[in-house]
Amino acid sequence: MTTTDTREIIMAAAQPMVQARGYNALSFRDVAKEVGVKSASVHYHFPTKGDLGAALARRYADEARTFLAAVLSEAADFDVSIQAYIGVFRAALANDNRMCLYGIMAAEHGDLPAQVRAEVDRFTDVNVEWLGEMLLRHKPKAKPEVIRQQALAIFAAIEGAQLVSRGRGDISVFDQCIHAYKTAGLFS
Amino acid sequence: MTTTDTREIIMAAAQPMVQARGYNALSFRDVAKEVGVKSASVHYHFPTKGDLGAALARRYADEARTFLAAVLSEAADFDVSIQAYIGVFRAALANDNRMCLYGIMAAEHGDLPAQVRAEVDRFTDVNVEWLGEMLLRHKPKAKPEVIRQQALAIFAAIEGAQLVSRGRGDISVFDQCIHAYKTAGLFS
DNA sequence: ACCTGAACACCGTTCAAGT
DNA sequence: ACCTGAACACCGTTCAAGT
Repeated sequence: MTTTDTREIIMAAAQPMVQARGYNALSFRDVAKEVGVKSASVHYHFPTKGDLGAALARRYADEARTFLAAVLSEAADFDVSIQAYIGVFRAALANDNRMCLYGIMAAEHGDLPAQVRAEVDRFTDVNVEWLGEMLLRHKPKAKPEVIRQQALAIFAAIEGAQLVSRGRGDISVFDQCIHAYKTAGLFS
Repeated sequence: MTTTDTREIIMAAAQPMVQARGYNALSFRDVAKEVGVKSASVHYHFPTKGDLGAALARRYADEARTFLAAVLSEAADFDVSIQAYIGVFRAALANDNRMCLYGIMAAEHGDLPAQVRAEVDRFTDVNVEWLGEMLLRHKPKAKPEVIRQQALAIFAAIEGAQLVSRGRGDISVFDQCIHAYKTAGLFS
């Protein structure tokens, strides 16, 4: 039995909208139209827009954690794992020039309800911790602060590549940035 | 005689609002309130929101070009120039966690009028060209494509550092990323 | 338990009317 | 030339009313 209650259908409709146009541009009436209910009905499941935004961000971070844990447990080598990681961000762009849900929400940070901000922070944590774990396996003798800083920098650099690539509407910009990061030695 | 016509006062009021909350969250009524006119009057100077957004982005790119040309003409060495460049992005964060006008607009790309998008692209060009020129002076024997790719990567990495730092509301995140970029050798 | 229509104060935009 | 009030269709949100 598949779980396809209205709540999930709403989230499934709303997430690509946010990744395409941002949290601010998300409209309860547009979501309702796609789901086939009235906007007041969306408010029954998600009382405020902040509730919907936070639910989307939370699920997004949870899914990222699950996916990354799987990559880690496969114990593939460092380069393969990093490549899988980068592939997730690339996939968003390949899907109609969409952006990582986190990236677009971080940009809108100043206009986000507090509950959404909290989930956005959680996504950063998930990513930086995973990258840190990967780096630690790669060079076990490195100092924890250095590892953490490099993990943060890798995350930021990839987000930036996605941002600029999206701004230009050209995915090859993303690829060029990643290649230059590698050449510079950011991933090693 | 200072030029302080209504058009410029409107832009001066609107720009920090966009850098704080994004283009989508910008409200003609809020701008009007701060300027001391009615929103219909803002429409007299900027017929549509796209006109105002494009004017802001255009001026922003022009000012960046002027500033960067000045840095270049001072013929300071590479490290000093890059440091000045990074300082501009840091200053936006230091100013109430605001974001580079370009960065926030690139994130909102999917919801931007075409005229605004065009100016956003221009900003990328200005930055990548300047960085390319700097890199070429730094290592004159490098191939043009490699230079251009590294310039693009530096721009993207700095935008990403700003994005993540803003998302966390902690400017030290920006500093840590920049430090890690330097350590990795992205700027050399 | 879930949905709806109607209302509220907001938004960008238009336009006839004022000075 | 510049500004305004009033109207339009949008928005998130609330709530009494339906099933």
